[in-house]
Amino acid sequence: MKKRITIKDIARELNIHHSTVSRALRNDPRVNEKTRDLVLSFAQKHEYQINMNAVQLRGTGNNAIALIVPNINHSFFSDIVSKLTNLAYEKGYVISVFQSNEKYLQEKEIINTIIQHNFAGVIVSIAKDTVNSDHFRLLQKFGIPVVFFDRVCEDINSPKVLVNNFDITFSATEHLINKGYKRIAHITGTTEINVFRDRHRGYIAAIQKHELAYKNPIVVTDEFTMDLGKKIFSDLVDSQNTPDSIICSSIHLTMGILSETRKRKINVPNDLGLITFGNILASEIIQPQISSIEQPEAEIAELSFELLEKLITDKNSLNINEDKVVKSQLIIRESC
Amino acid sequence: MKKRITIKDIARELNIHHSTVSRALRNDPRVNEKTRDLVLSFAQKHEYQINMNAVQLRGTGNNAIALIVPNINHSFFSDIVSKLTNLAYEKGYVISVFQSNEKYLQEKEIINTIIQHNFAGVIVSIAKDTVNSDHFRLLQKFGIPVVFFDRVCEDINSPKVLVNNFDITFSATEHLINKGYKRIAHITGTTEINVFRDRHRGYIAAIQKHELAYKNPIVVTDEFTMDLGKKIFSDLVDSQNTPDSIICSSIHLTMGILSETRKRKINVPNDLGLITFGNILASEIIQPQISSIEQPEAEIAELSFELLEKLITDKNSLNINEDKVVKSQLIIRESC
DNA sequence: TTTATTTTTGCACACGTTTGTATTTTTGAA
DNA sequence: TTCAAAAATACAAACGTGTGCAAAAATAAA
Repeated sequence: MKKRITIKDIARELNIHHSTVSRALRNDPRVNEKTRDLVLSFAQKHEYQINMNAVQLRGTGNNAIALIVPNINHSFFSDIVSKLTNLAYEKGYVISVFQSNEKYLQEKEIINTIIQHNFAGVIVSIAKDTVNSDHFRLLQKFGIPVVFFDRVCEDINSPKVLVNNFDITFSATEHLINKGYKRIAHITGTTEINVFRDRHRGYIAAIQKHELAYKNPIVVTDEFTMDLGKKIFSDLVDSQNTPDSIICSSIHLTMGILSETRKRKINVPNDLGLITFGNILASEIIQPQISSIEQPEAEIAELSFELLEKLITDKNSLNINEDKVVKSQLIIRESC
Repeated sequence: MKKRITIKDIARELNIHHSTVSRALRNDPRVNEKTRDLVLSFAQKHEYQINMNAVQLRGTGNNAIALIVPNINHSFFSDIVSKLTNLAYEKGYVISVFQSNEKYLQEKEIINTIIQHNFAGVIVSIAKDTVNSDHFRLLQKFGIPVVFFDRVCEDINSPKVLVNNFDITFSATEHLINKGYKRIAHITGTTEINVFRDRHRGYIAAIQKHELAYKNPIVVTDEFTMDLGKKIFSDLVDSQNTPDSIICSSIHLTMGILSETRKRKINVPNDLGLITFGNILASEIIQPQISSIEQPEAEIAELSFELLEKLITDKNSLNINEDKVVKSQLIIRESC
């Protein structure tokens, strides 16, 4: 391993001052063309690479963005991580990805790490566990801008990119009602989180508008797994409160439900109507094809990045507070 | 936004030297208990956060790991990214994720960024595009250890975590043969990459062992999308060389194939046997259930991280060169 | 007390850049 | 030539930490 070459090394070899080398490398017009060429060719020949730690310590040019998501291996988030990584990279930023694993405590630790590493900004979708937003306020105290997407903290003055969960759930519920379903269940996450609360409200609003007598069961779960989907559905079927249709907040849960309908010979859509949130990779292949509410991942990623970049460059635009709402799409297939 | 507090600020307030503060914060035994407590409580009260840029510039304690994958939104990789992120975080490392988008050029740029940011180590699965490994050698020149997983550079002296692609494809092919399939096609990626080459060889080896007369079509594609899967399969069916079974290297391609079998009323497994690489989330639900070769993502992540950590801490163990081979699993379901 | 020993703290420099200012060199006009 | 203006370069300080070494303070031994 060879020692890393620095601008001082270059300066010494070329018998000039290192400040001149620094300027030459950044194409500062104040340095003579001949010396600049000299420096550049020398640098290239010796594989000079700037030390960003020094640059960032100096305070100039911080190009690191932190991205916090509850789970990376979840198609909604992995899509967004992927898109954001590309967007940021194109603009010269480096993205570090953190995973809260849905835990508030981990989220807090991550925030500390982010402050310590002097990230230029943060894009985050919060953990299900998170009710307190002091840690994000701490971030702001340190001058690090935050953009929230999808799952957001509501009691904080920071830009947010939201999905039209109320409206779309209202529409989805109404669609089921119009199709003749009368006993509509809703399986979703904790109402502490805006996403699930909004869906919940949209669902309730539609139910109330159509004055359905059925006492609709709402199942709140804090884990989204296939196995749990099976269990929840079994319990529903075995109860005296069996629904004739379900709006489900998670693909994984929906998979469990489907698997269970197969086992119990329950016909979808005749015995059970089904609408799920999320984009199923296999949606074309699963039969019946599942109606779903597709999330606009690309748009979310673009908007979030755009907002954050604005905050990073114009620190004074930090008072952006109008929430951006992007539209998800209800795609009716064969399951209802 | 308040100014960030530094050890010098603390020192000034407490009328001691900043070096003492530095030691106190890191529990150096050389500092008096009373002063340490004083420093610690002051630091906590004023929300002191260490500046890692300074630490890293100083040369001590670099805790940043870079992870390069071709695509994050690909369940195989997103699983590994997720697992690695957690593993690394537990051990006090920060993970930055980069996406080569299967492009050699982007991979090269990423390497430069990694050098410039002084990452402690790199874990990488290379782009389909990548044939040259000079950029990884450059990394090594700068003393940054690299661990390859799955898709690796073979002409470089660095630890690699591989999957038993030859064996498993051999088994899969033989399984199809034993089931009576005689016209087995293989759809896979470029043989420039070890993963696909090994699968290719395993497939050929099984074919040759059983002396199948059929001139088996091998389709090499450089993109793995559902649409392409449809097209490739259509072309195969419409050719005079129609296979009676397929081993496919990508879930997405397999989805396309399945979709096309539905449209053409081709019965799986009777008219077409099918085995795919990768873990299908919906495998329980899709009918027929698809036989698949499941990838040991967790094991890959753990092994890769373990190797890298060893390299980071014991720079002299850099001559580890024995490749680790982990086993994927052939799960026979209903599609063959 | 005095001296030796141990514990604790301070000093100064280093890490690799950037940048305002001062200094030198070059250029052009008188 | 001489002098002013412009161009090019050098100087020095700063960013926040960590560390070897010296100095000081506290403790123990004589």
